[in-house]
Amino acid sequence: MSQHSTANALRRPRVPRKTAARSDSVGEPSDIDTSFLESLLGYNARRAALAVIAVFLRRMAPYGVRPVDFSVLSVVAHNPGVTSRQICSTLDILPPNLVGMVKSLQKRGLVVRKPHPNDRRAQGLHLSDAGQTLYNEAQATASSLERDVAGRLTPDELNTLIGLLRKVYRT
Amino acid sequence: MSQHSTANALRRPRVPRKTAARSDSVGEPSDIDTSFLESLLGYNARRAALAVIAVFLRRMAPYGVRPVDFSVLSVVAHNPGVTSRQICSTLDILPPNLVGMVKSLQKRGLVVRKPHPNDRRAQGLHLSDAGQTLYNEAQATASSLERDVAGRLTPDELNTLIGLLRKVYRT
DNA sequence: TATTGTTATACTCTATAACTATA
DNA sequence: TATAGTTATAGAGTATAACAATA
Repeated sequence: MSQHSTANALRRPRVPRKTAARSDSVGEPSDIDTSFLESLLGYNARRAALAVIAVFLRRMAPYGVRPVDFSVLSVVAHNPGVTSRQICSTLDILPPNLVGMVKSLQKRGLVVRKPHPNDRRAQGLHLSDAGQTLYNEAQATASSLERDVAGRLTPDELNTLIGLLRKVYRT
Repeated sequence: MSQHSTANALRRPRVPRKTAARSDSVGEPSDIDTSFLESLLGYNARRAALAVIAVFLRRMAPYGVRPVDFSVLSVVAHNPGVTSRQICSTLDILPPNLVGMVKSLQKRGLVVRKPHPNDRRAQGLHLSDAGQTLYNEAQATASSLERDVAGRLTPDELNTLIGLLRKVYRT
């Protein structure tokens, strides 16, 4: 298992590293032509996603949650009793890859499991008090982070952008 | 080295797998509340990027190029003689991770290296005739792919979306 | 001394197969 | 027979350190 284990809910699992390979040299103002790539939705969506995630990693480091951890906590917070299987299909996570995450959140005392009322195979996930406290702060941070990330975007533009992105990936 | 090696420029390096963990069960129309996550730019940008990349992988499989391979080929195509170092800083790829890609493209006969005119440490990258032919087709596929991906988006909406995404990640 | 390209390697992320216990 | 959760593991993606050749 590559996940760390600690009882301290505020300890972060790993240091967020520098996001990517920035130029080591001083000059080189990048007179490289990337106009075709910049005309593609996929290229721009990926670059934008990575840029937002980089900010997310820095701002969420104090809470010790990566983007995927936050997504899981958010689903649990807003859907108490949700099962692992439901989280997987909602967030497009493969079941074997969720096991370690839930285990880690459990060890940190953020998440608790309760027997499922109807199905003895399943277990409902809930936030502990500590988990709820941490999630409340993390969610507030995530909200305020939006303004930083969308720096040169007006609120209207941000709404437009999110609406268009949803149109792309939603069936 | 985990990269494959083949002399056939049209052979694909690997099969594009199913994109993610869809529900195996029949029902479960996902009445899970994800409204907060869906209010976040990062979440939507990542989901959209993954959706586009999934289509890209399928459509580009005949050419044997992943998104990163296509990006490298595109930069070389539009900037003949570009160095590895320039590609790295342009595409945010770490130098050690580019080595294998260039090696692979070279083995497939798509890319050739020529001595740099001014700097004997560096080597300029160029497309071979086969590389140019393959890239022309791949670029045309990438362009036509845009319409598929942005299915329910009007051309104006697509332009708006790309413009807003650029605002997010561009310094 | 700094940079280009490189090797080796470690860590993280994503994916598949196969198992158990329940349904 | 099918599903929930799990284990083990393979493969791909991303990161750092350190080196030789050249600037």
